[in-house]
Amino acid sequence: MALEHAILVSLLEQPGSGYELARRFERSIGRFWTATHQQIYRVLRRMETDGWVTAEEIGQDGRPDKRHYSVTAAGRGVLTRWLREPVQPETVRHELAVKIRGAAFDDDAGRAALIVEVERYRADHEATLTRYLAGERRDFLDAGELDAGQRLQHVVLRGGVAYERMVLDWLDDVLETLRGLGR
Amino acid sequence: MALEHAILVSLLEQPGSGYELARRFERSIGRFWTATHQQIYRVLRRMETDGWVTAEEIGQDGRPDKRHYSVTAAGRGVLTRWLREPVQPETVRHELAVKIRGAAFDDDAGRAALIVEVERYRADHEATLTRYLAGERRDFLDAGELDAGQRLQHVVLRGGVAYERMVLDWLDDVLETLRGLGR
DNA sequence: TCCTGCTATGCAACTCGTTGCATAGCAATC
DNA sequence: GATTGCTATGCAACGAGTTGCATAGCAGGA
Repeated sequence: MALEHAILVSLLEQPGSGYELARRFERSIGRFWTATHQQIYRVLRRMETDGWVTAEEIGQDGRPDKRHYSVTAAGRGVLTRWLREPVQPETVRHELAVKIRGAAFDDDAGRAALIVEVERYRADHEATLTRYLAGERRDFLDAGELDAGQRLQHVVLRGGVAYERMVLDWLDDVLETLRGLGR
Repeated sequence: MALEHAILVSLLEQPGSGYELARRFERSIGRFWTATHQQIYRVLRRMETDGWVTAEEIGQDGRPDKRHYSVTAAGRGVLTRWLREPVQPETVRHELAVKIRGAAFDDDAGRAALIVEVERYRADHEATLTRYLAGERRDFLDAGELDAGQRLQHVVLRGGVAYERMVLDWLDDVLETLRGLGR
C-alpha cells in the first residue's frame, strides 16, 4: 500500500488538485504507480481527515470549485518515516506474458491474431519511449545545473527509458519466436 | 483481471493442486503475475463451479486430501477466447521509484538509509537473475529439440532475464546518483 | 445545432487482493 | 522434548482497486 506516499511525493514536488494529480499519474508517475481519479479523490479526502494534507477551496466561474492540496508537516513526517521502511518487491501484472505461454494451447489462427496484438502493443511502447526521450531532452538535458530533486527525477526517468528499450527488444524476440512456430 | 487465465495456462502446462499452483506462482509465473495461495484457492473453487476445471480428490494418509485440478474443454474455450482479446497494458507497482523521488524531501541520513535498501534490493534481483539463468540452462539450453510450448516458455523466460539485467544496470545508476548527491 | 471533449469532483456498488488465523500430522533440528 | 518447517486447504474480515454513473458549464468542430 503506497498510493498515499506516491501522492505525498507528487504534492511535495508540486501542490495541486485531485484532477491535476490524476493527470500526472496518467503521464509520469503512472508508469510506475497507476491510479484512477476515483482512487486519488478518495485517498486525498482520507489524507485530509488524517491531517497529512490541507485543501484550499478555489472558486472558479463557469466550472466546479477546485480543491488545491498541499502537504502538511505531519504528512511530510509520514513520508520520511515510510522512506526508512524496507522496500517492497515490485508487483508486476504482465498479461502479455500469460498470453504468450497460453498461445501453446491455441491454433495457428490464434497465434496469428496474437502476432497482430503484439505488434500493436509494441507500437504503444515505442510511442512511450519517444515521449520519455522528448521529456528528458526538455527537462534534463538542455537544462543547466540540476538540483537534487531534479537529478532524482531524472534517474527514475532513465529507468523508464531503459525499461521501454528492454521491452522493445524483447517484443522483437517474441515476434520472431511466434513467427518461427508457423514454419 | 486475468488470474483465472494465468491459472488455466499453468494447469494446461501441468495439472496440479492449489498448493502446487501457489508454489509455481511463487517461482516462475509469479514474476509476471503474483498471487497468494488464498487467491488461488478461492479462484479455483469458482472456476470449478463454472465448469472451467474439474477436481479429483486424492486422499493421502497423514495429511489433508489433495484436490488435483485439470482444465475442461469449457475452460480451454474460455482461454482461447481470452487470447483473442486485446492485450491490456501491463500494470506496474514500483515502490522503489516512488521512494527515490521521495528522497528529495528527506535529509542525508534518510538518503543513506535508502542506499542501504537499494543495495539489498539489488542483491535480491541478482539472485533472481542467477536463478533464471540456472533454469534456462536446465530446461532449454541443454535440451534437444524444443516443442512450441517450450519455445514459448523460453521466450517469456528470456524476457525475465532481460528485465533483471535492465534492473541491475539501472540500480547501479541509481546508487551512483544517490551517492553523488552527498558530495 | 448537435455532439464530443475538457475541466473538476464525487457517490455507489462491486470485485480483487491481503492479512491473520485455524487445522493437522509428519520430519528434522536444537 | 520442544520448536520450527513442510504439505494442504480453508474461513473471515478488511483494505485496495475498478466500473458505471452523475453533475455542470464552456469550447470547438461537423
